Amino acid sequence: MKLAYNPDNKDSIIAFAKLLIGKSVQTEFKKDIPKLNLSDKDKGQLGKVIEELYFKYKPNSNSAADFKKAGLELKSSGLKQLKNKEYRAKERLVLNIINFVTAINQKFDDDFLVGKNAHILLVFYLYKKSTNQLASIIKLVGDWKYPSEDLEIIRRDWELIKKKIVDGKAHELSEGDTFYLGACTKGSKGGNLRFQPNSKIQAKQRAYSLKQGYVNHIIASIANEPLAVYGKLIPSLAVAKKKTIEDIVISKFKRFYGLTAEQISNAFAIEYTPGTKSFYAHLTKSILGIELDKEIEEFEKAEIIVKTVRLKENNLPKEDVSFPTFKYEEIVKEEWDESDFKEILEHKFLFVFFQFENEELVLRKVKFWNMPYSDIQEAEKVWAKTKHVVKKGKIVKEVKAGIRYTNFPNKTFNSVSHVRPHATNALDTYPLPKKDRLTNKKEYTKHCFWLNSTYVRDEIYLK
DNA sequence: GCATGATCATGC
DNA sequence: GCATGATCATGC
Repeated sequence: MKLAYNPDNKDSIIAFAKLLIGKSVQTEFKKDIPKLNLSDKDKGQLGKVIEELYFKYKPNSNSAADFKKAGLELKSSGLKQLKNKEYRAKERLVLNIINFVTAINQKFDDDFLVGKNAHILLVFYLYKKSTNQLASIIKLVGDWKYPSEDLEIIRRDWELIKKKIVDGKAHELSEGDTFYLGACTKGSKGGNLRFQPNSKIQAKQRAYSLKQGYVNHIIASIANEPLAVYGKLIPSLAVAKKKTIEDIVISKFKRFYGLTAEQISNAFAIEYTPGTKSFYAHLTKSILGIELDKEIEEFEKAEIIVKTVRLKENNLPKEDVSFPTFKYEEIVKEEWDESDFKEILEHKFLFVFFQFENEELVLRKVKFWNMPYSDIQEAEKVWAKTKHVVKKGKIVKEVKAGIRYTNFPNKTFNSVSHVRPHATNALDTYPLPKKDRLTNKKEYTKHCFWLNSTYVRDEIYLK
C-alpha cells in the first residue's frame, strides 16, 4: 500500500500531520472509526484514530518512537482557549510510564533522550466539555525538541525522580518535587499499585510528564505566539549547566536579606507602595532581574506558586496562607487523587518571608518548598472531612449571635490545613449540592483551604 | 493572643 | 464580576 507520506522522513511526516489542521477525525473517518472499537472513555481515542486511520500504522507501546526510523513520537493533547483567543494546555502532557524496577539502573541520556521523548510530533485539538474527543477540531500541529537549557533542568528533574526510586520512596513521589518534568500518577483512580525495587511499600503507577505550564510554552512556540512577554532567569546553556533555578533565585535574593521592603524598592527605583497588590510581585521580579511587565519564564514553565508571607516578631505568620475557593457542588464529586486541592499542594512553591521589626518589614529569606508526602496525607483528611460535611448537608453546627459556626475542619482538627471563609461577605456564596440541614439554605458563603500559620512557621520557615 | 467567621481592597 | 491577598471583629 502506498502511503501519502514517507514514514522514514521527519519533514514528510510533519507536513502530512499539518494537513489535519481545521479538521476533525470524526468527519474525516466516519466510516472506519467504528471498526476500531474505541471506548468513549478512552482518553487516547483521538491518538489511536490518527495513528491507525490517518497515518495507517498500528500503535506500539514499546520504548521505540512511533515513527522509528524518523525518531518521531506522535502525541495528541487538548487545548483550551482564553477569552483573548490564545491557546493554553488543557492538562499536563503524559509521556512514558516509569518502570520502577528498571529505572534505578538507567541513565538519563539512554532513557529520556532516546526513543519516545527526544522529538515529539504534537497534535492539539480544541477541548470542549460537550464535544466528543473525536469530533473536536484540530487546531495546532507541530514538532517539539527541547531547548538545551531546558534539557539541563529536565535532566535534574529526571535524576531526582530516579533518586527517590533508588531510595525506596517511589510511593512518596510528587509532581511538586520537580520543575519541568513531573512524575504524575497514571491509571484508574486509587488502583494501579506497582512494586518498587527498594521498598516493600507499593507505589502508585506513575509516568513522566511535562507540567501544564511547560506545555503552554510548547503551544506558544508552535502557534508562533510572541514570547517577548517572558523574562528569563537562565540566559544560556552555560548558566544552566552550572546553576539550578533554586541556586539562581536564592543567590539573587540573598543580597537583600536583612533589608526592609522600602530599602529594597529604593534600590530598584520602584515605588514603595506596600498597600497595592502588585507591590511584592514587582519586588520579586526586580530582585530576579525581570522587567515588571514580563512573566518569569522558568516559573511559568514549572508552575511555581509564589507566596509572600509576613511574619510577626515571634516568627508566626500574621495570616494563614489561602488557596482558591472550592465549589461545594464539585468537591462532593471529586476523588482525592483528582481533587483541585491535591493538585495545588503538588505544586512547587517559592515562599518569600518578610518579618515585622519595629513596624518595618524586613526580608528574612526565600525558600523553595513542596509539601512532603506525609503532610499531603494529613491534608487529605481535611479535604475528606470537608467533602463529608458538605455531602451530609451538615455545614452549620450552630448559630450564635447571628454568626454561623461550621463543622468544617478547624485548626485543632489538623496541624497542616483548615477550612475558613474566603468571600466578599456572607452573601458571596456558591450553591450547595444538598440543603444545609440546620439553616435550610441551598447556598453557602465561599470557603477555601488554608495552610495553618503554625505549619508555615514550623515546617517551612524554620526548617 | 489565638481561633474562627466575616469582610475589605485592588486589579484584571 | 470575580479572584486573590490582606485585614478586621468577636469571644474565649
